[in-house]
Amino acid sequence: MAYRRTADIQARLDAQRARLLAAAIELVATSGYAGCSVNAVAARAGVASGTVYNHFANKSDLLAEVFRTVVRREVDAVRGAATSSGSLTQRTTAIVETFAERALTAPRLAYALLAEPVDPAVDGLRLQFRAAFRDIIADSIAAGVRSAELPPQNASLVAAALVGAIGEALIGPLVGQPDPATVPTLVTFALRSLGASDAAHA
Amino acid sequence: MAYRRTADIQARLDAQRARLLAAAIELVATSGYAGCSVNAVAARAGVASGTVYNHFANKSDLLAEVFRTVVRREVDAVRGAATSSGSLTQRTTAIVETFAERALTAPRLAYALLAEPVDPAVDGLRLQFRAAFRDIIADSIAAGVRSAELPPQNASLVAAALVGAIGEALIGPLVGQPDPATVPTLVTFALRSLGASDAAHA
DNA sequence: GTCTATAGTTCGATAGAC
DNA sequence: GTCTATCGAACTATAGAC
Repeated sequence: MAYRRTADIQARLDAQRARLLAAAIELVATSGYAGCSVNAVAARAGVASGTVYNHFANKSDLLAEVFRTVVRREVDAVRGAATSSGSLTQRTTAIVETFAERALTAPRLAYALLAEPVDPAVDGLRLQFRAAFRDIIADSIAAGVRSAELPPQNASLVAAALVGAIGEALIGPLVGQPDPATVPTLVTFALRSLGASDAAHA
Repeated sequence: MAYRRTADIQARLDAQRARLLAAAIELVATSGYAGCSVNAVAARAGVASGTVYNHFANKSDLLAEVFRTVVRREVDAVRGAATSSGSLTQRTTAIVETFAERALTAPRLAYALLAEPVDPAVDGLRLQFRAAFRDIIADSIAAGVRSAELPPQNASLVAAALVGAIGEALIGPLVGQPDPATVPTLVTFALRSLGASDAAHA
């Protein structure tokens, strides 16, 4: 064979793919999916539009990769908060604060992840990533039930409710001017909803 | 003018449009958006597929009309529950039960409304209809705060959280085998989350 | 209803790597 | 010399304006 994909070439290809992905993420974070045209991504990454198709099958595939990449960060951050040591109240507070503060710090991007209408192929990923958050929170709730910090409850169902609650509540603040008390309100909401004994004083 | 749209003709057109809409709703309720192809809708309504485009600009437009029609029923039902007389606890219980029981009675349709990936044009309607539910619930919460049944809180933000919570929590039960305690669990969740004084005993 | 603009995708030509 | 990544213009489809 006359041409073989050497390690050097592969590294260059990988780097280019990463540049395209980073460019797409920046565009979504700035102006949502509407600003993330194939041409704009290519231009920002410094390549021709056709080159995008050497790395991604089509635009949906590119957007899906953007989505997965960004969501993975968020899931990891929330997992870190959920597995920190401390009481159920401390863990829950950390989870909600982590999720909400990160979203409010990058509101345009968070809106794209949580709610912005998008290609069904990408929309389907929302279901998966919400399930990931749910499972993390369900573990924390189950631990709280075992330690009697919480009354018995269906941890998975309640965790799904919490994920939906935080996500939906943030949509308004993400698109408009957020009430400065948004995060504390959500923490209180979460603690109360679980039946944590000290929720009323939060 | 050689052709005038008489009242008779108009009535026939309206009836045909209604039949198409009903057919589309039945198909979505049975097999989701995937089963709601233009051909299937036309066949079920007993017309040629081209006729569909006499009444709807395109498939997105048809689906949007399906969505609006079905959601309007649900919003009306929840509004009825929210404006019934009674305590904050009774109202909240009625709201959650109405929403959840109706969803669990027609699970495939509810899943299509709440979560199924779909054309962005239709997806955008989800934002609108969740805002409608939010406003209804926010009114109920605000009344509860005024009557001191609830502690002071941002009614709109908390209402959005509740809408998200119930919607997201239902997705699992809608696609799988629901825990029989799903609805009571969600009622308890809702009452606790608002800080209702008797939530712990629910 | 037609026309125009825009955006996703394709494809032949080119240049550079093996 | 052969192969492949890249380019960028052309194609196609769709949406919005007049």
